[in-house]
Amino acid sequence: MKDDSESLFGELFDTPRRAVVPVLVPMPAPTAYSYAVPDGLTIEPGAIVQVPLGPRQVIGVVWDGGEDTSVDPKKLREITKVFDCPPLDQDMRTFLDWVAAYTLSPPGYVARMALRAPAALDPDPMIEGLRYAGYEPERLTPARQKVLEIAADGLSWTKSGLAHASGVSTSVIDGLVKQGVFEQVFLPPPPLVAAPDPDYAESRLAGPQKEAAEEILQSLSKGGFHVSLIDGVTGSGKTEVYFEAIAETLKQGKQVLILLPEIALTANFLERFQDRFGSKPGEWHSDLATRTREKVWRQVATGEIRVVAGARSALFLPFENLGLIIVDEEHDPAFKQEDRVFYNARDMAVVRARIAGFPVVLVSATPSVESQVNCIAGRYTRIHLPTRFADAAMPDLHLIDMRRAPPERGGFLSPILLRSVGKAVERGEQALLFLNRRGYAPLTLCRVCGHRFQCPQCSSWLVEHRFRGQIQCHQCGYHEPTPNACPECGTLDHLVACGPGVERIAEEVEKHFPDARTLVLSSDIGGVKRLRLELEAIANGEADIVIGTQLVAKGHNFPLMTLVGIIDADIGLSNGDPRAAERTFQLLSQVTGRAGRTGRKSLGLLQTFQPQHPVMQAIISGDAAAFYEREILERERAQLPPFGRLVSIIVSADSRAEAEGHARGLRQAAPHESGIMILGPAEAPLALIRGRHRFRLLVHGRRNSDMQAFVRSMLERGPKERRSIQVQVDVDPQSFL
DNA sequence: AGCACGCCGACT
DNA sequence: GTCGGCGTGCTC
Repeated sequence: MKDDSESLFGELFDTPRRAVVPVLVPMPAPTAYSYAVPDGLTIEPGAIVQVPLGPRQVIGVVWDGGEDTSVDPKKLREITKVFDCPPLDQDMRTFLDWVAAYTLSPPGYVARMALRAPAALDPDPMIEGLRYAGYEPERLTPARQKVLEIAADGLSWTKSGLAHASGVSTSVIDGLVKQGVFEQVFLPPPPLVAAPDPDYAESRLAGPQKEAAEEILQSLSKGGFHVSLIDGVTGSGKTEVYFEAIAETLKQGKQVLILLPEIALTANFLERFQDRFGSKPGEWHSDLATRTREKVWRQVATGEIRVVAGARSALFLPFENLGLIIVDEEHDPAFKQEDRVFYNARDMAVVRARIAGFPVVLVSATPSVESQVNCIAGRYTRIHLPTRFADAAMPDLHLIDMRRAPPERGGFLSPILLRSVGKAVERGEQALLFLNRRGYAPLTLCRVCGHRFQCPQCSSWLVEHRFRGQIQCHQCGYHEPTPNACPECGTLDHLVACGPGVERIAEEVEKHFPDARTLVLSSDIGGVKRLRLELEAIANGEADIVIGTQLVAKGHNFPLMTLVGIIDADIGLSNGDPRAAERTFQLLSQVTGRAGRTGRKSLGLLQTFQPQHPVMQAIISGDAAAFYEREILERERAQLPPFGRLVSIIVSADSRAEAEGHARGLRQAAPHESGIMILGPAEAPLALIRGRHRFRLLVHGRRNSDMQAFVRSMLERGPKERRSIQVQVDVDPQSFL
């Protein structure tokens, strides 16, 4: 610490210049800020520091590069402190720089993602322990005798632990400490999770699984960067295969990261891991308790935690010696972050591995189109698992053409589907009816004047939720109690619900099967706890007919389910999203995969108005390869990813017309061949900013450098204009290697 | 991102 | 007379 007179002295006279280092601070500045290094301190790049920034103290990280001479030396402030934790290594810094450049995000924001556990930056306080020092006490009482017997092993004990084990009070120990019989030692805090044992359980792979595992192990043994894609249907043993890759990496003494979509980070997954490795992996996700989060961060940094299973943000943990990343459910859109720094953790995982020179394994039953393309192009190695484990057969899948087998008036379930549900229930088996639409009805209108209930904030339809007695906007969260009079013409009781949601399907099911036990699973009914209980009840056979939204598609297995009915398989095929077909294919594959894991004969029925649609044909034929091939050609024709690069810019605007004006401006500003397509507000993942809508403009071009230059020019407009346009960049990466 | 400063409308 | 809304600008 310098006192005032000394710094005054420093300004008046020409003292040796202080060392200055660049520091990334959690702020959207385009470059690092410069800070003075306090006298007598040496600071290396990667060091995590606390620095003054305006009126507050923030956490930053010392970056690479020389001194920035453009900054006025009088403005320089000193680093407040250096945290006692491992610095971010060169690979990590290269990675963070790369991500910032690629996603066009301020580097300080990207760095902040790696520093998400502030209090973890100082080491956990040591635990005080006692160790037998080898002396006899002056007077050996029976109580002291007992303590010495226990402590004679020379291991360290906590005071209370030793007292408890010896069956004496702590004051006995105090007496012994006073006499110097015990010496005080400081122990590091116990690890959060035990080290996984690669040989804990014998791998019990056979057939194609064994071959796949061997193929992966072979590429692992070659060392260096390499990407594999394990592609196999639900139940084909993908997890068991990549567990072998994890075991091998652990044997090499390196750490492993398993990335999972948040929703798949279940107790079930952790238990499977434990069955194989004898202990659970470290967990990392958004609702980790602060304290736990800090411990995990630190123990990952020091290398104590060997395996982390985490959501996308785990990719930015500062591993001490990372040697493998697994990305399970590789296709899942949850890997894409769409605020602040826009990134896809799957792609950035590949980048991190390339920089540090280790392998990545992508895993999915329904790989993303871009990963398929990367396999075809030879950048990734595809490992295909064609069959299910053991005797679990795939369900028999059929389309129900709704034009030929329409439901009865006022209903939504085809007689064919109803008959099958009836049979399943009679046999004492379970049926799952899937409809990806929450609530009772997606649209309500007045039969008298035709008024449609619309969200006053964002103009999408208000969805009726009978269970809650509300009409809700699924876009911005607006809701009001369900009215019984039309706000337009005032007529009472002439409001009519249009179209089905899961609640309405439940109503129809209960009418047809009054004696069956029916259960609705929807994300808006009850919390996580209730959901977990309900899933357990279903697994125990406590329901006959389950009606669910998207959340039944993920992760959970229903061993008694022998019938899956999909109510409106066409939902999502025509919403303007360039990934509509891909997403629908993935969703339908997942849902139909919920059936038929028991070895019993099982059935999947898909109600559709477009039985000839390529997605429907691909689902029933099981010919995923043909579907992907077609999808790739379609995108090539539209110049969409994976062949071009897609950047979407979110603009705030009062109306679609204003958004179109911005789009015209962009089109003129774009110096290269590009297309601009407006999605929104109904389609964009929007939130309302002060009464303005957010529109997403999809801009696509073939050349990475053009896109980057274009987006930079957008971002470099003056602060005034930037505020009115509110540009946010969303990079959907393709040729990122 | 935070945070302060500064400028105009409704209130103890 | 002040409190507090948010528009604007700055942080090494």
